[in-house]
Amino acid sequence: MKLKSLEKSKDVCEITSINKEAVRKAVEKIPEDELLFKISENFKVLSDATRLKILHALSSGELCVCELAYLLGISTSAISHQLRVLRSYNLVKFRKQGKMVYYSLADEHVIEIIKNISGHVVEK
Amino acid sequence: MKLKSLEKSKDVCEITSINKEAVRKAVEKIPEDELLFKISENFKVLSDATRLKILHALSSGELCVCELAYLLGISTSAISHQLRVLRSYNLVKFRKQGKMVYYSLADEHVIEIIKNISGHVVEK
DNA sequence: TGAACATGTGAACAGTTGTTCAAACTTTAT
DNA sequence: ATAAAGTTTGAACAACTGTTCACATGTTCA
Repeated sequence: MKLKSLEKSKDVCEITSINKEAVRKAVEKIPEDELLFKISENFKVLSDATRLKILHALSSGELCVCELAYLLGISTSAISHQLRVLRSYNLVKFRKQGKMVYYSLADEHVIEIIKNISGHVVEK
Repeated sequence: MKLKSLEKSKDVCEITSINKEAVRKAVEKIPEDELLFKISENFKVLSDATRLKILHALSSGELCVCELAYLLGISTSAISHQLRVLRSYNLVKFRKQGKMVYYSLADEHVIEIIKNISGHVVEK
């Protein structure tokens, strides 16, 4: 069965079924675009398995790029790219010692967040 | 300056700079692949601005697809696709009433996680 | 100084993701 | 039965993401 194309199906919907008061309350709960964008970006950073592995590994103490590459079985280039991302979102910090660069967690907070999601996954 | 191609630069690295004990401790901290994959998937779901808006909106109480589309200024089709994703990760639940479908948060836990990240973003 | 090591970076490629569009249900009212 | 409203779905397309490859940079040590 075909559906006739409606010029403005949304307007019809607005008139009939929208609970204005509920919508007003809901709108209040939504953060402003800039904050929302930053939140989504931070979750995006945490949504990659390689980066999660790096963060977990660093939760045991600082490690150099070389060690991370070795223990994760990934090229140093790939690790470096990911560390760059983690750095730009203030999730890791680093210190140089000669030609080695040691990375560590910027903040224990992050591991807490990961544990929280982990809880949600498990309890499901 | 060109760099001669090395057959196994990683092996060289292993021998010279890897702190075996540090690596052993780090490996222990990394969750098994299956859990890690699930965690990353859940973060991925939370890394989209539209889905975050939906979750925040629902934190004020249940809303139908039509209301969500109206208050977010997005097509009902787009909302429906996103709700399907949120459903499949147990982030929202729904109840049908006639032709309307009302969605609500599956679990207050999720909003807590979002607030946590929000804290990290702001404090930076 | 130059060779080797540790790390960083840009370009390119394949794979993934979100939106749109058209069409299908499903339920309600006439 | 028919039509309209609310919601869902599949296909297609553009945009984005992670990895790889080749190369560049910086540091140490002989």
